[in-house]
Amino acid sequence: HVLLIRAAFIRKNAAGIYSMLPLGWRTLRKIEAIVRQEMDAAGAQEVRLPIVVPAEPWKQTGRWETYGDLMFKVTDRHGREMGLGPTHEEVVTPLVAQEFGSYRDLPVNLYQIEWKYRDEFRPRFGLLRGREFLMKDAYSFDRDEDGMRSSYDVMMDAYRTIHDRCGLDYRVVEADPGQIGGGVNHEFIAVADVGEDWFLYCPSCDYAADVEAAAVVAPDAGRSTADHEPLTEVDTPGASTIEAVSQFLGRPAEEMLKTMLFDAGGRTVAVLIRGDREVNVEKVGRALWPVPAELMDEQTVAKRGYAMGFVGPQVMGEDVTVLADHSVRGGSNWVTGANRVDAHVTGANEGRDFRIDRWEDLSQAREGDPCPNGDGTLVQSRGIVASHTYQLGPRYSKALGSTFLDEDGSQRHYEMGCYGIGLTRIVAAAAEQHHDDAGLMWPKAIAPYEVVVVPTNMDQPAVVEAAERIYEQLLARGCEALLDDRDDRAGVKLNDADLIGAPVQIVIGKRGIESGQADLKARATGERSQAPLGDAAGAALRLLSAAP
RNA sequence: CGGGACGUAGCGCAGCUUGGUAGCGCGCAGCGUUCGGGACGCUGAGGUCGCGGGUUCAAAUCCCGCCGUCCCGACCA
Repeated sequence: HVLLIRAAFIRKNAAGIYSMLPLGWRTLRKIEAIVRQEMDAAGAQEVRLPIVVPAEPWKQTGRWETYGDLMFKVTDRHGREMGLGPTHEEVVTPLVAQEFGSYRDLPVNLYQIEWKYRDEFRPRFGLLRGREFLMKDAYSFDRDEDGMRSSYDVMMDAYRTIHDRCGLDYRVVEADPGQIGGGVNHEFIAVADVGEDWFLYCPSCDYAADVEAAAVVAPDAGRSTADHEPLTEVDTPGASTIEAVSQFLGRPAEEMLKTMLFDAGGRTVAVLIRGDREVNVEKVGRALWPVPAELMDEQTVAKRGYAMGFVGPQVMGEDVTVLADHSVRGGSNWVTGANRVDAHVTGANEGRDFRIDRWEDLSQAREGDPCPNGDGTLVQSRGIVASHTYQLGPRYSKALGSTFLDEDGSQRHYEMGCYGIGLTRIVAAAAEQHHDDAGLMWPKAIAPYEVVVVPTNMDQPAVVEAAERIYEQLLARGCEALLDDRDDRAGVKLNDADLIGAPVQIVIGKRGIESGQADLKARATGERSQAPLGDAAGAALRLLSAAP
């Protein structure tokens, strides 16, 4: 981000809102061209949907509320509510229903490359999380689930090609569907230490998943014993956290049973998990779907008659649903809350002291967990989510009442998929992955210029003429070249060439004119070479084709 | 939304404690020297001190309000 500003690719206008300067715009346009080519090749058709959209369809799908303040909302002069599009399921679905009303028209895949607006509560790191960002969004419409899955696979292939062509080091991970909803979905995460998203991957197979979505299979079975101790209450003054109780009683966190209370549409849900584990609230939400689940705050806990920090499962009546994470399986003689402030119990046992209604995977995955696919051990890494694909099914077509006429004369809801690529994020991710202390090192496919020609002695006509000649030769051969004809001294221009990061530099100076040689440098490797002035353009192009 | 900090020239900052004629570096313009890895000298231009109100003979400085920006947090019983 710092380099993108220093190298004059972008300038900030407001929090999370940026102007694209000539260099940044060129890079963005090149990414756009790659995306457009691959989408077209995959059979998608480009459209342009409005940015300013009426509120009604958003209210129909419920997202006017669930998106909440994340959506920029405006009111027009007639008092009509509008929004700035953060994504376009609500716009494209009714449009498709209008235009493609027959099963004979399907499948259809429409995409656009357009600016998106999300009023992020905390914009960060420049282009990484902006409030205005360029996104390619595609929407597939199929007759049935098989069709949707095959449209999805076509998009996944196109996405791999796009991310490869942009020179990103990335992983395809199973992800959490978040606000958009739906089932199967994948993120394309560019590996980067500054990334906001953590993911886990298996070194011995191709499993990779977002930390929020990663499955946790049978995390260490716990310690089972047939020898059930009596249920005994002990005072634990002030010890309301697992850590504090563990310390107070001198028992490891693995022997604690953590009980968390959720509200699911008015009903109390108790979630049990082993003390050394964290609950993944997204998983709880999925387990209780479609009832919306929310972690109770302290007031709600108190209102329902429990003591925050000292909750145990012993007193849960029939009106409470008790979910248990697999980490609780096989455990016995638990230490858990006594349902009284400043007290816990020891020797709590399933069956005798409490019941469990359902077993679920509710645990937050972490490094060191076993791979769900085999015998590997998961490793954690972080990155930037460049793209996200979803199999939506009929979720939006149902909410919006969008149907087509099937062969048998019935009205059916479209099986949808949606596919997003953050183009501005790809700029940020590529800059993050390809730079050194001196500046940026763009992969040639998305570099603002492929070759920079630097005459170092602007007071020498022979130098300037040679540089211009080589520059013209490059242009004539279809190369995107930049001539640095500023009157600045050599050091400034060479450093700037490094900073903006074109893959190949040609340096022409007084000494070179005398010896008939041009100096070339490959930015990524730093490798320098020489070529006769007459062949400098050709040599640069050969260097370029060898560059990453 | 909660906590913290900041807002003075295009950029980065000092000055504010203890009120009294607006300062530094970089950049910019002119002249000269220098010039193949961020040169140097001299001269010069450039500021409603975020906005509004208050205290005072006098406010960048003290007080109140607002706006903007950045950082941390916003799920762990």
